Amino acid sequence: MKKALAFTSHDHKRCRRATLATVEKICAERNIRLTPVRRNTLEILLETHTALGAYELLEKLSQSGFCDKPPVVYRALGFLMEQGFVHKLERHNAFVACSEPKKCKNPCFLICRACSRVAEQTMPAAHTELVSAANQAGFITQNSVIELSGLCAQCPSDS
Amino acid sequence: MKKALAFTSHDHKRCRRATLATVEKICAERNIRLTPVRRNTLEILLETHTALGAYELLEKLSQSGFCDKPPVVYRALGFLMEQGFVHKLERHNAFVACSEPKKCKNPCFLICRACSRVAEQTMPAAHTELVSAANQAGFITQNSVIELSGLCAQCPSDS
DNA sequence: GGCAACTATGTTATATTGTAACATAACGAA
DNA sequence: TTCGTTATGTTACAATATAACATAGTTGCC
Repeated sequence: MKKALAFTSHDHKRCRRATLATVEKICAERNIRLTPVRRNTLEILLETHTALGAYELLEKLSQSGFCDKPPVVYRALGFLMEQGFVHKLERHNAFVACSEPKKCKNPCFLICRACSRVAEQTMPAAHTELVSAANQAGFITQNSVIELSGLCAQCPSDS
Repeated sequence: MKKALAFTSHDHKRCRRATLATVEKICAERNIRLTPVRRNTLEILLETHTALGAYELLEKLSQSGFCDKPPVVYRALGFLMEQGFVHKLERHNAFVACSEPKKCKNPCFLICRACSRVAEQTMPAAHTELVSAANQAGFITQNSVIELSGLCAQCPSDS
């Protein structure tokens, strides 16, 4: 498993642009509309590899001239989540841009308590292990929430 | 992995009593107090292998004569969670009694969409796999939220 | 272009979930 | 028994999320 992108220094402007381009391509393919609010919401989330609360997002959106009412942001988030462009961290009631739209499958989230950065990792082996263990207990898994909290490599272990 | 208790028919009265007895024993050992609200909260959650929202719980508590105010239930839940007697399902903002207080470690939750029952399983192999995969990505896991949604063995797969 | 159907956004209001802060009461050790 | 600690009652409010309906924009069809 290579180091998580979110936790390593990288050309983030490029990273953002690339993700946005992928999303645009997918929207074209699916014949769905990345309208201004939706696009702006995604762009805000793409600014950093951290998660934002809906109301933080809403404030930033209103600074960009959009209507400052909860349904605005929740609708945009609804769309983006439905399409898999954004994920919700259930533990934190916060939203994070998908770092690999298109490839993203059964994502696990690694959430650094010190720097708040969130890495999205697909861990196929672990996921399979989990699902098959559940299956042996007589359970058919349809959906998984996997959120690990801890410390990323860049944060000192006493923080 | 044997079938999850919550999903199989069993002597539930006995199951409840046993869990409560274990909790009482642990409280004695730890020298902490299972006061009436706390005990009642736990008993309500032990009635079924399902999760309840804080306000549902609060209503039941008030039916038992406790003060009908949010802090009452949140404080009881806070205590019970701190001690590991109750867990929160983050995905559902709901609370479920721990089915194996004492043995409980890194629990995963299997949540049936059809019947709402919740099984708590420790899946050591899967958990280790997950933590070590995260570790290879440069991440030190301190805490995990693992919640699988799907169908239990007793519920028809078209439900 | 004009119209109908559909999709998206604006807006008001309210539901749901969770805490802060301080007053009162119960408990437990000296 | 009295003092410090722990727990509960109570008021008020913060944070998160949705319902419902009005308005506007977009698309396809004629």
